[in-house]
Amino acid sequence: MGERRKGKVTMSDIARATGLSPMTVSRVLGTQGTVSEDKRKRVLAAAKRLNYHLDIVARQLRAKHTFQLGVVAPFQGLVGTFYFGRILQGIQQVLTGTEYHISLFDSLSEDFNDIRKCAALCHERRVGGLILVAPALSARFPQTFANLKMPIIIVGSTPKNKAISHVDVDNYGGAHAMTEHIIHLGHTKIGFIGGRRDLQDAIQRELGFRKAMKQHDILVQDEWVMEGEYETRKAFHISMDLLAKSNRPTAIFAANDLMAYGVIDAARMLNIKVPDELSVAGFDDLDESALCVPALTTVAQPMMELGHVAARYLLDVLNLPEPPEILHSQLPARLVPRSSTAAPGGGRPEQTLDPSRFKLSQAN
Amino acid sequence: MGERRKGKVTMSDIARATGLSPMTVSRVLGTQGTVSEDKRKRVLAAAKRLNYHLDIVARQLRAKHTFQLGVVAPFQGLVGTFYFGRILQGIQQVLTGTEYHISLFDSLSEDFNDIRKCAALCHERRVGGLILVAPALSARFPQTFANLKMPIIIVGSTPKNKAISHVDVDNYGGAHAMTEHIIHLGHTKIGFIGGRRDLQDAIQRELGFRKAMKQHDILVQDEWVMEGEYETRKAFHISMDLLAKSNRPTAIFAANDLMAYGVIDAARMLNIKVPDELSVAGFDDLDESALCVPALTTVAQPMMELGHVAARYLLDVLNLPEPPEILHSQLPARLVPRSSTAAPGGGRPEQTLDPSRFKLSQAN
DNA sequence: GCATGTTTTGGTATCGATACCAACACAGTC
DNA sequence: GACTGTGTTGGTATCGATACCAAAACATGC
Repeated sequence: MGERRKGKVTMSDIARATGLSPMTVSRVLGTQGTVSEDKRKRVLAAAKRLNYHLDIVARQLRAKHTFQLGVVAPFQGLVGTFYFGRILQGIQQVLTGTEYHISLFDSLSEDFNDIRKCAALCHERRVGGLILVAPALSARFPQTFANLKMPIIIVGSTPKNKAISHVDVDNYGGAHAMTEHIIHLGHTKIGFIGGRRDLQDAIQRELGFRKAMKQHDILVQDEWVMEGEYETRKAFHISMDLLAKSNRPTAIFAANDLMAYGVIDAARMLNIKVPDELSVAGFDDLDESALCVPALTTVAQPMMELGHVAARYLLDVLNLPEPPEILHSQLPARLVPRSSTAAPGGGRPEQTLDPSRFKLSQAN
Repeated sequence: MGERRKGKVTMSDIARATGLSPMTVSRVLGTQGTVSEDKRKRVLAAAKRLNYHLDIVARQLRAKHTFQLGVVAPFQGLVGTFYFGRILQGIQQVLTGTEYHISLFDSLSEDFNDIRKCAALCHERRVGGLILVAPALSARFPQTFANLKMPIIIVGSTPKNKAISHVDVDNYGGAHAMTEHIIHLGHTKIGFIGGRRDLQDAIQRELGFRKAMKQHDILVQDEWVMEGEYETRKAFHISMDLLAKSNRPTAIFAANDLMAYGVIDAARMLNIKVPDELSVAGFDDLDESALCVPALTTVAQPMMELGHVAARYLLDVLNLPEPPEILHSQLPARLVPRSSTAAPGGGRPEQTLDPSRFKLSQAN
C-alpha cells in the first residue's frame, strides 16, 4: 500500500492515483465545490492512504487570503501578564472553529523605528487583519499601522484618531464606581495612588476618581494623591510615608491591585488594621486578589471579552458582505467588593475573615 | 510618478519599470545573488517609488521554507502566566534579527483528540520546527508530534521518549539546594508542601527535598508532607491545619511561591512570626516574591533561558550543515535567599525588614 | 428527437517569487 | 586572436493549489 514518493504528496499525486483530475481532487480536499459522492470517497481514501496534507502556503498564494490575524504586542512587559494572557485566550476562543489563526508580532522587537518594520512585516505576511494590544500608546503607533490599509483594531487603549477601531475597558466608569463605593461606606478622607500619567488607563482611572469625589462634594487632598507606577514596591514606599502622617486618609484607592498590595503591606508594617482603620481598594482583580488576606476589594476588567470583541470585529470585517462600521467599544468594568474595605472607624459590618475569600471570583 | 496598478505591486512590475529582468529584481530584493551596484540602485529606487512589498507567501512556496517556528502551548492556564511570558520572550529574543517568526498554536483549542489536529495544523502550515511548551505532559502528546518528522523540542518537561529533545529546569537540584539551605540554617523540623503529583516538576521538587533530608539524616515526617496543588488558597488551608498542631515544623518548604504565600498568610493568622518562629521557602521567584513582606526565600528558574535554548536549538537544526544531535538540557535553578527564612527559634542573624526587599531580584 | 437547463468534470493559466541553466560581458593570460 | 575564469544577467520552469472557462454528463421539457 505504501506507494510513497520521497518528497511531498500533492494533490496531483492523488489525481494520478485515482485517475481523476487535480481540479476534482482540489474540490474535495479544499472543501468547496460539488463532487459526486462516489469520487469524493475515492479521493478521500487515496488522500488517507498516501498520507496527504494540504499545503496552506500554496493555497494562500492562490487564494490571496492567509487566514491569519496578526496580534501585535510589546513582548517585553506585556506578554507574561495576566492581561495579555486573557486577551489572547479571548481571541483564540473566537478563532477556534474558524479557519483563522494567530500570528504574533513583537512591537518592540528591535530598535525604536521598528514600528514601521513591524508594520511592513505584517504587510509582507499578508495577515488579514491586525489586533494591536497596546496599553501605552504613542500617537504615531496606530497611525503607522492605519496606513497599511488593512482591517485593524486597537485593544486596551483609546486612540486619538477616531477613524481607527478600538475596544477598551471603561476605566473611567470603573474608577468612578469604586470611588462611590468607598464614599457610600462613609469615607470622606480618601487617598488615591495612580499609575504613570502617560498611560491612558491610569489617566482615566484618576479622572473617574476625581469626578466621583466632586459629585459628592468631597475635597480631594492633594497630598493624598500620588503617582505609583503600577507596582507594589513604589506603592509600599509611598504608603509608608503617607500613613505615618498624623493626618492620614481612612481609605486608599490604588489604581491597580499590585499597588493595593503595597498599601496593605505598609499598613501592616505600621500596625494599621485593614479594613478596620484603613480601607484599601484596587483595580484589576488579579487572581491573587480574591485569595490574599484581607481579600481585596477591586474592579474586575473583562479582559477575555476584549479579545472576543476584537477578534469578532476583524472576522466580521473580513467575512461579512456589508461594509463594516468603525467600532468604538467600551466594555464595563465590574465592582468586586470584598473585605479590604469597610465603614471607617472600625464600625465594621463585615467579618475579618471574609468567607468570600475562599470562593474564586468568577471574573470573566 | 505614481504609476500604481490597482492590485499588488510585484517584482515583475519593478522589472518592467526598470527595464530589467524579474530575476535581477529578485536578486536585489530577495537579498541574495550578486548584482551590479548601478542596477541595484535602480531596482531599489523603483521599489520604493512603487511602494513594493515582498510577498512572503510566494517566497515560502518556492523556497519550501516558511521561516516560522511553531510554539505549541495550552492557552487555557498557561499563556497568561509568568512562566510562559518569559519563555516566549526568550524565544523572541533569539529570533529577533533572524528571518524567523513565531506561530502560536493552542494545544487545547478544541476537543480532546485535538492534539492530532494541532499536529496536522503545524504540518499544513509548514512550520520549520516546533517548540512544545508543556509543564504537564501526557505520554501521547510528544509522541504525536514526534511523528511529524520535523525538528521539535519540548520545554519545561522531560519526555519519556529519549529520542525527543528537551530543555527543562533542574527542579530536582533546585529543591535539593533549598532544602540544604534550610538545613544549614539549623532546622530539623521541616515540612513540605508539594504540587500535584501528576506534574513532572512537582515530582522532581519533592524528590530533591527527600534526597537532601536523607543525606543529612533528617527524618521526613509524613504528616508534614502535603499536596498543595500549586495554589495559594489550598496551601493556606493546609497550613492552618498543620500550624495549629502542638507539634509543628520550624520551617516549611513550599514547592512554589504561590503556596508559600499561603503558608505565610496562615502563619500571620495564627500569630506565628515569619521567619522568627517559622521559616518559609518557595520556588519560582515570582516578581512579587522579592517585594512582599517578608521577602520570600525561593528558587529562581531561568525561564527566559529555556526559550533561548529551545529557539537556538531549532535554528541550529534548521541551518547548520552538521546533523544536529538530540538535545537533553537541564538548566540550573538558582537559590535566592531572602528574609522569610532564618535560624530556628528566633535567634535570627537577619533584620526583620530586609533591605534586599527593596532591590529587584535580577533574576533572568 | 432536439432544445434547454443544471450539475459535475477537466484543461489551463495563474498567484509571486526563486532555482536552475544558459548566455553574456569583461578581465587577464598564453 | 583564442582560451580560461570570474562576475553579472535573462529566460523559463516550478513550488502546490485554485479561478476561470469550457466540455461533458445528466435531467427535464416540448
